[in-house]
Amino acid sequence: MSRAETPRRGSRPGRAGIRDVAAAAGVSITTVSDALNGKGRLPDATRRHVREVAERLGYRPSAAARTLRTGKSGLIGLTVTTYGDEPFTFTEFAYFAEMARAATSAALARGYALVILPATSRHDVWSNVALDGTVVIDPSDQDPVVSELVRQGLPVVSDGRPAGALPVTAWVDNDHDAAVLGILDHLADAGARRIGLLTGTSTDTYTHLSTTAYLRWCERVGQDPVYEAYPAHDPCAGAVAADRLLARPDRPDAVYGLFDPNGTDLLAAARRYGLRVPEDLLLVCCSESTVYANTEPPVTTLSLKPRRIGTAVVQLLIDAIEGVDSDHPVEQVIPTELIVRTSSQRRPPRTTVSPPRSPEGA
Amino acid sequence: MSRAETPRRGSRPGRAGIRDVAAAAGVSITTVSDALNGKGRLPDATRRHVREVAERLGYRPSAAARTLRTGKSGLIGLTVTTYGDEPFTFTEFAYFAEMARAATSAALARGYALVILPATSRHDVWSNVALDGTVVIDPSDQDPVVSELVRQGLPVVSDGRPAGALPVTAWVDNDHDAAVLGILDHLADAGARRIGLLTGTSTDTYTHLSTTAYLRWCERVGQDPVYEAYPAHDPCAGAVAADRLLARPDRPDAVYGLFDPNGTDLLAAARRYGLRVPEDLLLVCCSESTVYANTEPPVTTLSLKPRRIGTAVVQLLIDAIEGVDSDHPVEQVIPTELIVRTSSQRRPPRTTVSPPRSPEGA
DNA sequence: TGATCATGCAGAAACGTGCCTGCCAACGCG
DNA sequence: CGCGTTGGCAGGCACGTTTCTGCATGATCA
Repeated sequence: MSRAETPRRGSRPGRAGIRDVAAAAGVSITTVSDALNGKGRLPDATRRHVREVAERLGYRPSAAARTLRTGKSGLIGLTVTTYGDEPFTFTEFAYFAEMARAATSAALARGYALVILPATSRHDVWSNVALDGTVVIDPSDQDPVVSELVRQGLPVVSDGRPAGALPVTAWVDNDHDAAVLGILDHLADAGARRIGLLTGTSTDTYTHLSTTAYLRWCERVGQDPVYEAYPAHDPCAGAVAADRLLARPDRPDAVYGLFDPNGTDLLAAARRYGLRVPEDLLLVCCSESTVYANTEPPVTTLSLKPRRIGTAVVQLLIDAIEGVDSDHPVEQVIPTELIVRTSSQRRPPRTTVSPPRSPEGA
Repeated sequence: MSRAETPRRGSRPGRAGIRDVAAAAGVSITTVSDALNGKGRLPDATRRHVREVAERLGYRPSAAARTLRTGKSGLIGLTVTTYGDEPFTFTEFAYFAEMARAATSAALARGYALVILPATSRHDVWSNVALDGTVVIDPSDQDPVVSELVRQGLPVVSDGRPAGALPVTAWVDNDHDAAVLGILDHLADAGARRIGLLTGTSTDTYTHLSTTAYLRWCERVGQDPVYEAYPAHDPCAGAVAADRLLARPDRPDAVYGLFDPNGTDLLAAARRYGLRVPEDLLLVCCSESTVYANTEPPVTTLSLKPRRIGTAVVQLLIDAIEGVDSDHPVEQVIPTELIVRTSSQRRPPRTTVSPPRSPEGA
């Protein structure tokens, strides 16, 4: 009874709790909670009064307490693959940045926030953050993090179709097979006789699917495969591999590069060997960067539409979190977009004067 | 008494609580907590036993409960400026990506995780996540988010020196003034007679400091300022502004561009006007992108060292969170680095054959 | 007029930890 | 033998919410 008016012994001066609001407003804790959360049955007068008092005291509900009580934190993990001690690799740079940007937007629009977490992390970081679900980018075959998450009953949505029997809740991916075939046909239409590939040595599904699609296409049209593979996480190795590809005796007259920097690397290598693009060498690379609109010459790129992927992944995840019987399928395939520029057209409309920058993207 | 063996009525099957561990190990909750956290005075046998049981049950402590109890969440906010409804702008792309990458690494190394939050957000997202502190990028003059955070007693460290009397805990920044003066001197040394500036219309400190440094330099050497300003968040406006700058009657013979895409934009504009780089036009731009090593010609860039900034910001913030009487100053100035390439050298070593890619960065 | 019911609110039990307090046994020592 | 001391553990409160339950009060109705 004597404690009724004591000003909360342990309370820091800066933070007002729900009790302080209740006391100041002359109501109970329940009433404050109901008034602020729009629940219960209260007359508008009480609701307004409580809101005013809360505002005056600068009351902010404790996220930790709310999370503990409700079981929902409003946090979504974004798992990025790591090479060495740095999170996310160089080659996925623009892709990842765009994808993360879209995912952040989509999450915020639905009241969630994104937490960046590395795939290969010590347990203490993972267990220190309360997640409602997780987005994983390109999970490996038997990803232990994914297994652990689903064991805890958390929904997991992956960017990139899961390899093996990885039990993800849903996934989003491009149709890499169709994309590669489309590019190879495009180059063949432009007059390519021997198409080379610049690919990676890692075992992720993107690299794997793209490479096998290339090999199948070669077999179908009866061309000997001409490709160089390099560790895609090493920025310098790409330049070396591009050089090697153009130094081969069976030099290709067209090249598709799977990774973002391949375009500039191949352009530089072509200059070293005196090859004109597109006259002597047709060029396409997979990139989200806008610099290829202004290179000399502009380079045809394949966009994987990372913004659409980031948005879709987050929507699927939040649907799963909130138990929405999603009308989206649990497997979503996002179409790619081939942005055709001078580097892959034998007869470009104009060779010296490039047209004013076009407003691409969406 | 009869409840002693009941398997926790409300417990979901997938999650074991500390009570379950205590019951399975035949000890009390306190003993489990102490054993797992290395506190209290327990014989090693008990400690090992508890750890084994916890491992067997797959016990993961509830982050929410721990946060509520300890008052520390292990989460750091990363506030990004927003233009429109998308977080972080195009122009800061590579800079932000690098900086965020380094910040993520530094935070994880000390057991913290990063939460991406937009500066202009509805309150509900901010109050739904328990933060131990926040990193803000380029806060505006009277940033309401920063004020609110410091009012709650949370440490705030800013990337970019705070404008006005913004009460941040610490800040990290480059010496933009010295950087701009260094570039202008570098261009003048290379033979530039009239140096132009491509700048922005926004009021952040980076744009402001750089522009005033340019104007002061012009006044000192007696050159009329020649500059174009454009809204830096619009990727197309940069190309237009670059074109305008080279179309002026008092066309500059050297240009410094403050933003990342300015290099390619200026190269494209120079080609349109038949200007050779560096013979007719010297070029420098501020960028973290590696594409400028392989453009034709390679472009001299100013690096703001975002990785060092991201690391420093997080270190300062965590020091403040953990109450370390930091031996770092609360204001840290990171040196910039001018990466000199062909575009700013009148007599380049070789004009047609570019040297093999150098392993820059670090 | 007494029974029924909607309305407006308060009490109190969780949520799962961390940690302060305290009990019991064993031990050393004068 | 009595007493302080230390090791080994258990009880229980508190963190700040949400929410279930329930008690009044006035209005409605047979």
